[in-house]
Amino acid sequence: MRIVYMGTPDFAVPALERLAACEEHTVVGVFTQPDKPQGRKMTLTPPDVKVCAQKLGVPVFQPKSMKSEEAYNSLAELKPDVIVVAAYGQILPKSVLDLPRYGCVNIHGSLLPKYRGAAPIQQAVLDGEAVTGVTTMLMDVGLDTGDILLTSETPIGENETAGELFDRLAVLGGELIIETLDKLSRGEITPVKQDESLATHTTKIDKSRCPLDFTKPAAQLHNRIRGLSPWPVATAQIGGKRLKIHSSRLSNLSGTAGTVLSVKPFIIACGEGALEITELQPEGKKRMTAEAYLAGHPMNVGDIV
RNA sequence: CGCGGGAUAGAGCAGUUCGGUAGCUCGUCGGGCUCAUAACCCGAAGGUCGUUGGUUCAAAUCCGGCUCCCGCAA
Repeated sequence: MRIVYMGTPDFAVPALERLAACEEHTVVGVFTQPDKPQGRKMTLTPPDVKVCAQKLGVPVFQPKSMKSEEAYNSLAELKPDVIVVAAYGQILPKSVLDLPRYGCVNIHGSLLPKYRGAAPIQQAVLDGEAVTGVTTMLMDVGLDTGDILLTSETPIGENETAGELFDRLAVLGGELIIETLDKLSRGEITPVKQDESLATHTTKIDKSRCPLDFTKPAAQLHNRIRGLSPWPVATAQIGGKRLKIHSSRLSNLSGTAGTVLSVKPFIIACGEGALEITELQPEGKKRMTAEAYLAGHPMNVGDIV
């Protein structure tokens, strides 16, 4: 099949690589978001998918909007049999959805209809879900509401971060899209409508959920630390300073919320249970183990953070 | 020139205001104690103080240039 690929961040890279490596398919073009200023210096940075596409020697298109006539025309010229979309970051107009013979197939980082929207992977971790997965679906005009083609499940590890899960789901998505296209072209898939009564939505993660409150249950804080890693990262007030908390582990100790129960390992009592903080980062410093931090910022058992 | 913190032993920090023998906690190595230990005691190794130029009898410390790392904001 002639494939046009639309995607932007690192999540979309493995699937592109898999498709490009596939004998039966040809990636005839890649659409991705325009380069954006990033980082401290606000330097113009190309999206990960663009870098990958250039390495593969595939033509790259970066229209500001797919709704423009110009974008549509360059897309139509590529005569795609199917458009594969993974975390592209733009709403596709109906004209684009209707263009390819097989339609537009989206790779979504959850088991739809659960966790539609912008941040399915982080939200699944934030909610402490035990299982998630990836879904391929035929896109329609709604937000992640299209008919389901295939799904692939995977358990979420007890201490797994959203970032780690991201990487795994990106790979799973790459495998699933190959299988989906193969079966789709042979007519072996019957698209299934989503059960609207089970649908849930996710919104973009913002920094307002970063601060940790030690009066909350440890499990909830642990999920937040995992779900917000590697971005935007949970924060906590410890020893009068704001620290990023990169990783943690549940402890079976307990005590008055906010009390240091142990220094090695570093365990803080929460509203319910207690949390072992394993990696953190002071402002202006690199991330480090809690042990390293405490070597230079001594605390004692019984201290209130 | 968006705002700010930082670079000192393998790690994390102090020392810089007010120039004068390189310190702390931990780790590592050796020894001791112990039924035993990630516990405790004794000892040792390990640093051209990011780089470069200047001031000075003398610079981690004062002055100038440069490199790299990071937080905020976007």
